[in-house]
Amino acid sequence: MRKKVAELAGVSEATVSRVLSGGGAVKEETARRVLEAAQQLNYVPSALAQRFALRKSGNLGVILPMLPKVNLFSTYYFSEVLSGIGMTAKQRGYDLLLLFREPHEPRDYANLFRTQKIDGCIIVGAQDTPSEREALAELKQGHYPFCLVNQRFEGEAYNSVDADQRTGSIDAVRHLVSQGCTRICFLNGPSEYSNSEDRLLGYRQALEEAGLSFLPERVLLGNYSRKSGYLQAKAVAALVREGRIDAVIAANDRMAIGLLQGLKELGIRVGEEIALIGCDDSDIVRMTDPPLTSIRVPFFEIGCEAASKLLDIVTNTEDAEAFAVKLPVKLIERASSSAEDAKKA
Amino acid sequence: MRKKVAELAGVSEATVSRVLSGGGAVKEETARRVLEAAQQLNYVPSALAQRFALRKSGNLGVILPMLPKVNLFSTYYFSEVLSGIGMTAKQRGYDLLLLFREPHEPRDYANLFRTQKIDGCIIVGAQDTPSEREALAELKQGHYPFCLVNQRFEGEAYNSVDADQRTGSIDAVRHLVSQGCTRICFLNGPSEYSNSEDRLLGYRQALEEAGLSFLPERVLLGNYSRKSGYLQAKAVAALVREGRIDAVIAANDRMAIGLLQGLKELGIRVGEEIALIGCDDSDIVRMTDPPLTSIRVPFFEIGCEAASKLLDIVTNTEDAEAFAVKLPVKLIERASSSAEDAKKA
DNA sequence: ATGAAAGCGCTAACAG
DNA sequence: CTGTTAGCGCTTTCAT
Repeated sequence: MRKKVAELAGVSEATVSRVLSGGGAVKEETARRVLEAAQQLNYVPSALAQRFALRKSGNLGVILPMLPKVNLFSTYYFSEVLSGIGMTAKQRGYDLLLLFREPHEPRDYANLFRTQKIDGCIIVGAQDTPSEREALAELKQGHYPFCLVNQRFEGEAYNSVDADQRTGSIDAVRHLVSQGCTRICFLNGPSEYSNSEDRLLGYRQALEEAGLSFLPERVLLGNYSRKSGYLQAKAVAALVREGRIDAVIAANDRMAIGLLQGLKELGIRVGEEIALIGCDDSDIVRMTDPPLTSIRVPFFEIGCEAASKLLDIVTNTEDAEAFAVKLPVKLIERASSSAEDAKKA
Repeated sequence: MRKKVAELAGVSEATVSRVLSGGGAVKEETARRVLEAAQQLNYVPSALAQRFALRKSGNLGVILPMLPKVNLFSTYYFSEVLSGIGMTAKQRGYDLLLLFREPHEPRDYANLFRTQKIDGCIIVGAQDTPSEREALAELKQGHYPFCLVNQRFEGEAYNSVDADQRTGSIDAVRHLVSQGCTRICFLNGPSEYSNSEDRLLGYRQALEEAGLSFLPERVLLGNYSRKSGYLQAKAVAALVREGRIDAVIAANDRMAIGLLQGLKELGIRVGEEIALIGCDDSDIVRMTDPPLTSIRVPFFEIGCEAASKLLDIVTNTEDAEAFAVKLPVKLIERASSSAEDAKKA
């Protein structure tokens, strides 16, 4: 095939290669003839062979947890991040290799590089567990380029792109305080996710700044699922009735929505008796009643940034800069956080 | 590397290859030595080189529309389908190559095969447009294995996996009729999607079976977005007030939810003055007020089935059976379709 | 059962 | 500028 193109154009196969992969210098006239011949014979070089010869897969790996039916992560989150990664990878000529990780499967990320399936990888939904740390350490040691998304590992300077969750919590608290709330509750997610800790940190800091005291009884725990939020409704309702809290910040929208439903069933009016703020500003917050105030996180941009920075490293070969990007978040006010009655109380 | 393994095991490189890729017959003792040597040297064969030698990419391509901010498709839909495909591909030793298609980019699917990036591909979110038909015809003509998901092309016998949307509509109508509804409205999506037509067909058929007449004024059109459902609220409200309809079936959940919100704003009580049924049973229908009756579509299973059947063809080389699978759907009853008042009226 | 050697389709020196 | 040639790391006849 390639040979026939060479013949038709009256050149050697090497020249065909040079023309079609933009490499070496070729006379314009020659290039034109080759291009024509290729067109005529409907020939395109095999990416597989090219990549083999170059010893580069041309693939950007994206590792994500297999989303089971009841997933802790929202489909919104993954769709946005993935779209951002995909768009960027495409622009830079990389293909996306999707790697689903079953929950309890060994995390042998390094093998993806050894087998030359990928040239770099982005890890989404990583957790701070021993096995994860081990897998990442192996990547680091092998000098395999990788990047974490929305996860930080204390004590390790891994490449990462994250949202400024801490400031998000601070904004949320300030907003509530400006609404007159003084007894703010925080419904957090599991500590395996650094975001959980970041959000809590922001919450505490903002309380302090506002001269409010931090009370352990005002910190609740869920697992980021809607159900876990729903299950906390009883506890929250009790606190509300006893006048011990006048607002809740949930660490993600799913829990906030579960909580909202639970409170509704218990006769507590969100947005009146109590203010509620979610986090992520996912597509569902506009569909609840009342609409949910939430912290918008630029997931799409996070994906773009992660892919972009990582591919810089993958391609630059040399001056590979490590990075730890933090993108700003933004509080989107809606009806759930007005808490008019609470203010008056 | 491979050479060192061969040395360490005291065999030739060919034997190393035979052992590590399970090919030819090797004495057990020899195999053990090779495996040990490989382990010791931390050697794994390069998938890139293997695939090149075998002239197979080992990749299953998944083509999906780039999800823009305001997407017609729900993230739920893609997540489920993709997870199903991913799980199945993984089980069968294939990697997933994700291919985002920008809306107005030329659809050169065949090139993915020519460049040997993929061995087969699944097309998600295809539309019945001339350019799409052209791209698919080229695939067909090149004997490139592919499979459509949730889309049918009239007059072409392409491999496909779909839900039985028609029966879904029939079930929905029957359910409404059993609730006492007799003036059922249908909010459909664009005709580029064969599912739209299928659902409408079922609607008409069920009306006929129930002895109800089909009225054009009872067929509304949206574009599957929440907004398009929202925008139809005024028209629907008017019909309700004039007593000309007592139920609405929306062709997907997003439109149903938009409609629900719009009706709520107009003071129409869904589940009382009018019954409402959505389609897809996506994760959001449990979060609305009232919860939405919806037609559950097994998206995950659709993904599994598509990947499984397609890979059968990709691997079998010979007795490649064409297929057109239709998976059953199931009506999930919730509060939005009780329409008690309408029944009495 | 194993080794030797050819070749997959392309890139990349190296000559000319 | 262009042709020649030697690999890239693996699979696979073909011998032995």
